[in-house]
Amino acid sequence: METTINSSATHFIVHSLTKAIVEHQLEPGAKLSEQKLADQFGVSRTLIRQAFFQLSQNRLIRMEPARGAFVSAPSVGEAQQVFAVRRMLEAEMTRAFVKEVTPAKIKALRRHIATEKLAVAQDDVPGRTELLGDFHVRMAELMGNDVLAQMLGDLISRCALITLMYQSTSAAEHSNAEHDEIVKALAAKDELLAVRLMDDHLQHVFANLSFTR
Amino acid sequence: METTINSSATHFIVHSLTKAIVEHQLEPGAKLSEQKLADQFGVSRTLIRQAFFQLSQNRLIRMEPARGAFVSAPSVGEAQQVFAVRRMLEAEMTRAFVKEVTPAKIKALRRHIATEKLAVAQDDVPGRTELLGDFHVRMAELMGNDVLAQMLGDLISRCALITLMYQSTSAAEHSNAEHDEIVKALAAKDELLAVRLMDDHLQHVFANLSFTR
DNA sequence: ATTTCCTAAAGTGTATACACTTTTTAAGTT
DNA sequence: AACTTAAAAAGTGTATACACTTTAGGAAAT
Repeated sequence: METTINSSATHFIVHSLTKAIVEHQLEPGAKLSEQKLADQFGVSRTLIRQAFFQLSQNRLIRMEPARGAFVSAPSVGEAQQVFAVRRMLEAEMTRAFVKEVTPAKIKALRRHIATEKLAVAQDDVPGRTELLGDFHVRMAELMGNDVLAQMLGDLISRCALITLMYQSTSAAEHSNAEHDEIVKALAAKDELLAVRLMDDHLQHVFANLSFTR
Repeated sequence: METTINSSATHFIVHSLTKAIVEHQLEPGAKLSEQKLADQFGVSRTLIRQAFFQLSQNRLIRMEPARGAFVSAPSVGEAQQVFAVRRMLEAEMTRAFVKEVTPAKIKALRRHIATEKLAVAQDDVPGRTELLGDFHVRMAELMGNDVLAQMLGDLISRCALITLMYQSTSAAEHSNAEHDEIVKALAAKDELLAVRLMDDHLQHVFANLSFTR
């Protein structure tokens, strides 16, 4: 994926923190102390701050003036909005994918789904979360649209945070199976079915969240 | 629009630079000197750098290690991708808009279009560029989806840069008229027509670019 | 005149210093 | 014991300092 390399030290920190947040090693709402992280990464606060500014733009953290940075705790409303955008974007992405589907692309997706299945079977929670999200990014990448891939990547990071916050029961197997069905429809070039399955899939993921807290 | 306030000094700089880039006061490819900008804004390089990191994530500038920051000069391929994503996102946005259209929302859009018309008539180039882009963001805002609005805002900033880079003839009036038609279709709750008009509109804007350099 | 190499200037990358704000702690008051 | 208030501690916001890299300029060599 095309990436702007900002002096990779900062990039590395952004990546590490993103992973930590998305994998729930850092709880939503948790305070991120600049000095602590600086010590941990063995750098000065300067670089931590640069990372913070990037993460805050992704909405993975929020910065409160003079108070510090906190891991985002997306509200129910925000969760709805993020999923609404994903549904919009991915419905059309699926439509476009069907129009330029090739055996190689299908093969790549199937390979990915196999990896997912493995992670699900092994109960590798962080691994499967990442892989289940990556399926969608992989589709974008296979279409050769880096802009789409990056955008979707950001959205899916937010979704991962949301999912881990509001998850009631893990529907990982279900998601894996749905991915499989989607790919079948893609392979069959059945646009309407593929789009419907994708939309259903995203709605299922959303419906599986419990907002009752 | 919901916004994360990062110590508004930086925010102000980001905003100013975004405007300058989108309005073509800074040419694509131009080098952005940290010290010069620091002097200009009356702050230290620290804040300029923070702004740079944010802008580089928007892809409005790119940072080359040890060489500095440059105003992005999107390639033809990138331009295509950005427009492809817009078409995906906005097709579905239009579809969703129709489903929850109200007289108030139509009124707001019509008001916006009137403002556009004025800017077009007065040949206010930066103003009309901004307003023509804002029409799309306004739609997102009226749907109450801040996530969508922000995302679209970023995409449209990139589009503004692209448009100004590759613009052959200004089709501002044409765009204004198309916005008008779209709103008519929205008001009539004609989903299919509205979506088609939106898609056509975006294709027209794209087709109007000249990539022959 | 063109190329190569070297040095000086300019510019970026990171750390540190310091002012200012928020938070914490603790003493004093009711 | 609960509530204020005051001072100290911790933390953020910005500027500056310094190391290192790139760029620019010019002298020497071809």
